[in-house]
Amino acid sequence: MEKPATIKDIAKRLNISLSTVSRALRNASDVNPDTKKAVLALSEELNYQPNKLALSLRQKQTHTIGVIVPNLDYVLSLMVRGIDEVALEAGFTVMVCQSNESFGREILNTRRLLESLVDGFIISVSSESKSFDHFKKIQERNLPVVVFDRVTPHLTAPSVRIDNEEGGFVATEHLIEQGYRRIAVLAGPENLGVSNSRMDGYLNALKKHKIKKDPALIVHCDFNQDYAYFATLELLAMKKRPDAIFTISDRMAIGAMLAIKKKGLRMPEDIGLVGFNNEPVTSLVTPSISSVEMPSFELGKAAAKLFIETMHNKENMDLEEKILKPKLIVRESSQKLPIKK
Amino acid sequence: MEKPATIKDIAKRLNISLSTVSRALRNASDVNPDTKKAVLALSEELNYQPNKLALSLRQKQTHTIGVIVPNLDYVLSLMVRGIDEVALEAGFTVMVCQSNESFGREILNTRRLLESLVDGFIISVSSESKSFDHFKKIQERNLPVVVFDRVTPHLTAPSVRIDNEEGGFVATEHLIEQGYRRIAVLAGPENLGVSNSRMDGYLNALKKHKIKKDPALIVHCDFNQDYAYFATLELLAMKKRPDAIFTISDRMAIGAMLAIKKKGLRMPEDIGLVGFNNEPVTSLVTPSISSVEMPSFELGKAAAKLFIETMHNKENMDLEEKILKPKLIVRESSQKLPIKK
DNA sequence: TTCCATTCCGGCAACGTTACCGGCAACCAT
DNA sequence: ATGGTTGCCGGTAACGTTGCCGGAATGGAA
Repeated sequence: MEKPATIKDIAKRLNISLSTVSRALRNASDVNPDTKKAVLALSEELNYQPNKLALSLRQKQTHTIGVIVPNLDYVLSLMVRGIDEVALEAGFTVMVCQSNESFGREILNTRRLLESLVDGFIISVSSESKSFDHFKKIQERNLPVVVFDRVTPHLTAPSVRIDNEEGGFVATEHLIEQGYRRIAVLAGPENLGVSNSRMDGYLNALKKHKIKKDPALIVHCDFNQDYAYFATLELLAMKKRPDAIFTISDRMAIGAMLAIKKKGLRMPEDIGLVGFNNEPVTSLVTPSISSVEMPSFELGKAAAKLFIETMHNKENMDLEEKILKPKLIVRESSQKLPIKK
Repeated sequence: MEKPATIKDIAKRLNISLSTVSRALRNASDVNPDTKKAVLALSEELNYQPNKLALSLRQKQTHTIGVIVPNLDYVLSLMVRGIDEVALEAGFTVMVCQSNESFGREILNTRRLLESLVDGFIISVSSESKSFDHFKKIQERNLPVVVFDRVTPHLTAPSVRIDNEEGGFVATEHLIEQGYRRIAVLAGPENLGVSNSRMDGYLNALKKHKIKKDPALIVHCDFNQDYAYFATLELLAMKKRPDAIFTISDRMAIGAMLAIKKKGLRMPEDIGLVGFNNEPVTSLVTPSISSVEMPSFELGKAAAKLFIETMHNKENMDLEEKILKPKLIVRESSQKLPIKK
């Protein structure tokens, strides 16, 4: 039981040729039922496993998908699980690389996965990436690429994401309906599409309700709790401070919450707060934080499905764009009015 | 730029043999400096990348490590990042599989990774696993295995973990020092080594401080917030209810916290609470929860390092057991006495 | 008997790479 | 001149697999 058995071993033991064994194991046809039975029996006995390397080399396919994600936080690890689920089902293996939100790391990951000869990529781009040439290299090799969650217009590829604009809209409109009027938004880096879309939703909601946009209330900062904390402190120090904050991630909402508490303000009475992602932590803190939920697991599954489709009809497929719907979960941090029955 | 260039292409263009090109690209020796220069120049121009598949097939090494983890929560995803870091540095690629705490899934993952011909495994076992034959199969193939975090005595392999007993001990002793006397422990499934070790530490602390162990205060339940919630409710309904709870994970501590709040009890005045893992959420909830921190990232790095060592001197290596130290982080949920200056 | 179709099988090449061996010069020392 | 050493190179096999082609044996039909 030292070395794994090969086709050659089976052929030798049965005194038949390699080709016959190969056919017996696969192509039922063109082989005598008896020999076939013998081969199958022996392969069972020797616990034969086809060597994937040889197979991949031969047919120039590794049945492996390269997945690049900026990190493995709650949302993304759920998405990865969704991808995994579907990919395994379809006979693919998944290689996950974290870019750690770093542009350089993302390039490195891409290169490594290309070297590993993956059959294609499923990507969520890092917040630091402003250039996308490294991804274009993938497409030059004619490998399928699907982007998910963090999509970017600079990369023409089929994509799966949620309707971020809608998410920003419902969050903001909810705040308006609760009576808030000076609503600030804590956005991410300016080049991050997701963040900008959510902000567009925010702007649309303001416009619909005839609230004038105030540039001072729009703050870009790093996708990160500490930055959000300090940004919020600054917002609260304004002469006419905002009476509500919409953050485009829960991590930032946490930072905002800490700053609000630090200032001694109460939620939802003095100030409203809505986050994005619906991470479990939002329901655990006091007050619990309203947040826009996205179907992460489903989104991952959809991405993998789209990848497999793309792979099968590479050429004649229009750039599909699959968009899932987010859903606002209202909690204490923004529920100012009594709940209507 | 369609098909990637191969050694053969270079050989043809330079009118030299495959062997020479191969040597030039690798074994500086035994090749004329001029030809070598020419080869390198051309390989640069053609953007030559050695085909890993062919290489792996040839030298029966994929330079890939299979990593199996029960999930990708905060702690484990940090560990995986540590593994990644070290592995990449050493020229290895990592394939991560989640068992989702399921025994069947773990077997499936093992099989798939074996089929992918990984060079070895780094494993944290699922909480459901009671049999370990599937891992033994790996060792029969003479592949190196390192277990980390969730180790088990039923699998003889080098391991990296924290000192769980010590973690349980310091957590419990801290509660005792704060004046708590009826200390309950919320443990995980009975077959889970990590949980049992932490419980041993709990028992040692009781013994040291001459507190009698009360079996009614030792509760096994699933590794999960909801189970912990209900288990805590039951504990609090006892005639002589506990005045402190030590949970062997933060997820369970959250469940316990919710139950305590539900009952209207105050922490730390009415009841003390200490968790394990020091997940970020522990510092965000109200009251913040004391927790035993473990050096997750370091632990991952150590696991990968140990793996690489094991791989290099397979035979004559004693079963190394690397143990890192945990550290108690005290927060509001257990800080009953005023802080001494 | 001859011819063709069918059934089954083996040989060869190829995927891209490297390890091993042998060979041919050129050089130096005897 | 002869023999040995050195520097450089090419050919071949091998890793495990499959696709293609050709061929032997068999059977049935003419």
